[in-house]
Amino acid sequence: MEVTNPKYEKQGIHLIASIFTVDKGIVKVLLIKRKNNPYKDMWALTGGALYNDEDVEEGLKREMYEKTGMRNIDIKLCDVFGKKDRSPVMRMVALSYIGIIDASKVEIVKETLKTSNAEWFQLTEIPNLAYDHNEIVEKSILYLKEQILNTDILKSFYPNGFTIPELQTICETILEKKLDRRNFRKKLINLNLIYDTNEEVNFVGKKKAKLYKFKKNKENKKIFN
Amino acid sequence: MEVTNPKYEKQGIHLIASIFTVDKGIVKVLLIKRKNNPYKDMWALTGGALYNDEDVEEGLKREMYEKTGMRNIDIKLCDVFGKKDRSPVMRMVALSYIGIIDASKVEIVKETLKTSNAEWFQLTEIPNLAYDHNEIVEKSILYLKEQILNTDILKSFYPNGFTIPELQTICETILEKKLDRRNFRKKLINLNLIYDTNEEVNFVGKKKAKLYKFKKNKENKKIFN
DNA sequence: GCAAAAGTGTTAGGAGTACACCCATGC
DNA sequence: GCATGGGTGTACTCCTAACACTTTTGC
Repeated sequence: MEVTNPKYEKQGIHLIASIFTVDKGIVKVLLIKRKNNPYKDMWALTGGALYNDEDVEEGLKREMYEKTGMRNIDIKLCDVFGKKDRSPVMRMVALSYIGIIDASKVEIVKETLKTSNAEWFQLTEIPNLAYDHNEIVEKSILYLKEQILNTDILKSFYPNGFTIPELQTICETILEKKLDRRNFRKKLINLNLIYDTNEEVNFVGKKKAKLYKFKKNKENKKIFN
Repeated sequence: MEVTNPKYEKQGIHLIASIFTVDKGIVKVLLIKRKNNPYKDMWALTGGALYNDEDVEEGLKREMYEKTGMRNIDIKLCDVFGKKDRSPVMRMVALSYIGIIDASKVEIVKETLKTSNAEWFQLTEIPNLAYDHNEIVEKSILYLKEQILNTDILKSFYPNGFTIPELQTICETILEKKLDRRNFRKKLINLNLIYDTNEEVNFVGKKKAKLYKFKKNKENKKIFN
């Protein structure tokens, strides 16, 4: 069966991810510099076009691996950007995702076939981006704030465990407000979301802190309102 | 600028909506019968392919109007279905949306250029559907339950106002559980989401009930946990 | 008058919030 | 020894959940 109706021809799908990190108390987003037209030499969000021969999920994994070197980032659908002229080349609909990773544990790939650079940008210093990526990243930041206290986003930040003060700092940075230490800890434990590994680690503080991990197969619960 | 890379060729976007209603205490979903191949004469969710010359938002409005005759349904992005072989014709990625309308106030268009019938189906009596629509509708039902107590979905159900017992019945039907009348009313009023129109109407009950409307421009608040 | 549904207020329990002190470590 | 940050318990407040009676109307 052939498609002959030109109404449906030449459409494509962009898979766009706003990958965030928290670095020394500052939220940053990963941007790459484009090597090719359109928008040659401009900064853009990570991502690219979906191939014909891969599932959307596969395409996301491929793009994430190519751009960050990480294989198991939990990313979450955020929105769809569907203005008909959002790409100058051909009709492209963008699926926008968000994720959060620990930048210090990842070697960001600086140059690829299609990118000449990759950097973490503070949210206040995001330059003019390719396509409608400024709009996409703005929405993603709002969505991140909405969703950060849902543990399924936080989980991929700490594959090897975390200390509670460390986790709290991430949340406070993203939400731009202080949380109560005692209540934060209590809530995580009461919700039965984490477990004590009986290890202790030195984080930034002066005193050793307990290492926790997220429990597996727990449904997505909101930590705070 | 021409696209020559065959990796990106011949992709399309399906806009699929699971439109729900509540009819005499029963949740139903709108299905249409396909007139054309593929899946000729099979039932399917409403929706269709995005045109090249329209925004996604425009395409959704067009499809909703063609299938229901309604112009201002609030629909909400639910998920993306991106398996590479989900359509036998060409590579199509489906954007799945949910919405809820009052079926008694709408004349469903039974036959169109592409559909030979349209009916409301109980959720327990959904037949084998075209494409992966069974999977899509299953996810949509879960999402509807999750989201129904967020007022922005409920709003479009009652463009002309509602009585509180009437609204409660809808919620109870969808959630498949009883809610307390006094607490339901209290919460809606305390959250400042609705206002008393000082009109009274006869709903199903024996006694007249007050007519309320949702306030405009109120942020999306969750009614209950 | 009686059955069915709408409207209203109070109370008890639990979750959320606010708050102060002790302990371990690095300098 | 002192400054910095980690760990813990308690009291108060507010939201939630549970619950009973009166009023209106159709039959």
